[in-house]
Amino acid sequence: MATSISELHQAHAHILKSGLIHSTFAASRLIASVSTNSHAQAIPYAHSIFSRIPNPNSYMWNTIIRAYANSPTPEAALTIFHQMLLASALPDKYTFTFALKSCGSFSGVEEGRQIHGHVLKTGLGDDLFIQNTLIHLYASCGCIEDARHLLDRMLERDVVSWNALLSAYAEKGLMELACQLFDEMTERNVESWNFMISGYVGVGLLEEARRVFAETPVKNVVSWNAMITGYAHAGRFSEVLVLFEDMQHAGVKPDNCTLVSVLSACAHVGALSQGEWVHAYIDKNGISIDGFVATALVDMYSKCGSIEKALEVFNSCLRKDISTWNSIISGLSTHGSGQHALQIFSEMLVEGFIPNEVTFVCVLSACSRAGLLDEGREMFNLMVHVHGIQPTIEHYGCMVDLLGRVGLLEEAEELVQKMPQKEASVVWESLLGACRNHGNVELAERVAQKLLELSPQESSSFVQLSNMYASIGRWKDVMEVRQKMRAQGVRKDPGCSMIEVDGTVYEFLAGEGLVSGKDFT
DNA sequence: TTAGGGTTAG
Repeated sequence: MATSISELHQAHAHILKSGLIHSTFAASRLIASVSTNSHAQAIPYAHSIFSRIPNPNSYMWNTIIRAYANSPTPEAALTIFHQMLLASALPDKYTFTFALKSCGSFSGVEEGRQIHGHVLKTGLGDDLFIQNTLIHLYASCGCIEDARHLLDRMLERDVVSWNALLSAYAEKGLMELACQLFDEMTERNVESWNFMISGYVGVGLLEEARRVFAETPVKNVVSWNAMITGYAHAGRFSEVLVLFEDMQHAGVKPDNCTLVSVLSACAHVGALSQGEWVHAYIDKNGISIDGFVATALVDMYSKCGSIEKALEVFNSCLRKDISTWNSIISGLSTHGSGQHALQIFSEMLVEGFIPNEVTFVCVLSACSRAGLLDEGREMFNLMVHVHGIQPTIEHYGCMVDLLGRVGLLEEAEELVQKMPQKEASVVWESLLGACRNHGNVELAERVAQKLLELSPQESSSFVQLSNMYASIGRWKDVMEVRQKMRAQGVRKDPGCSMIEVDGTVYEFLAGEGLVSGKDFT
């Protein structure tokens, strides 16, 4: 449903004014339509309406429990479920289904077992929907015997019963079990095939996934998406674009999920005209630009060099989410507009969006690239002390970069020492680069020593150190480092890059010239 | 009602 939250506010106001809030039907409809709205505030809003209704009926209880079961905080569904029992309202088969679904979502087997007991006492133990949900709950929590036992003892099974188990296997990457079950299944539908595809994709067996995909008798958009996102996650972007073409030839209409993956692939290979084609497709087919699509479009335009178009998409989008903001901040940052990135960040706070870890990676990286020292420190403090976000390696990395860039090398070194050292090598490396830029040989040697302890097989620290010696003419040290590298069997992989020219994507290996060119027009 | 495919980060 595309209804905006403000339209729902209006509907609510109308219902209050006209006294309709006392009508069970109107109130139910309102709660139901609010709780299926995708806006982040929709569920708390539906909940607040719900809590003002004196004697909610089961339908209302169920609606609110379902809303929480499908939300990012599924535990809340159980709180409501318990309130329902305390209020002496009678749970029905729907209530149990939603409550059990929520247990599955947060891996609450113990809670699930209690509800299962309750189901049996209520005499609903043979309900198909409840049993299917129980199978999925047990299987996804790793209680495979319980799940299998339920499935085997069901009086009437349907394809969802099999899929409930199959999907849990696939989700957990238990592909041998999934295969056995798939062969054993007495009925399959397109979803069964899709679970097999996404299961193989999830464990990185793309060729297996491709084989199942080829055998899938009737493919739907999810089948294609599973395969396309598989290639996208594996970084095989040119194959994403080829598959997208095949999909259109097969007459399957892409949806938001498809387009997001395809745009992401365009962004990675710099395929601007392909990306523009997707954008035009979205407009022409009236596909709604939700937060995901907007994020992917903004990212595609900024990675393909068109920050103006990225800003245009961003500004005209009405359904931004936190990722959309992150993506424009990151885009502005890579385009060297650090101040603009920070300005957008403040606007984001004013509009009431809560920044996450990624936001601060983008923001800190913008400060670092632009050399905004005071702002960077301020943002780091804001993140830790106001937003309570524990800094990760990426955040430390940006700060070390920033401090290193402006020449505060000792302060940067102190910061790296505060990090969990297991993860610190990338950051030490960045500090090593800063030492090189500022010609601080003494610190560089200390850092390189640290790096060789942490990851002796990593070529980049050797390379950086040798480059550094080379830049100040210490050729004997250069030779020594190179010899040590050879002695330890460390080799440097060549870099690779891709570029689109007139609709053809070319791939280059460093030092090797053109490897391949593919035509996408 | 139950099983499912998506973006942003040196």
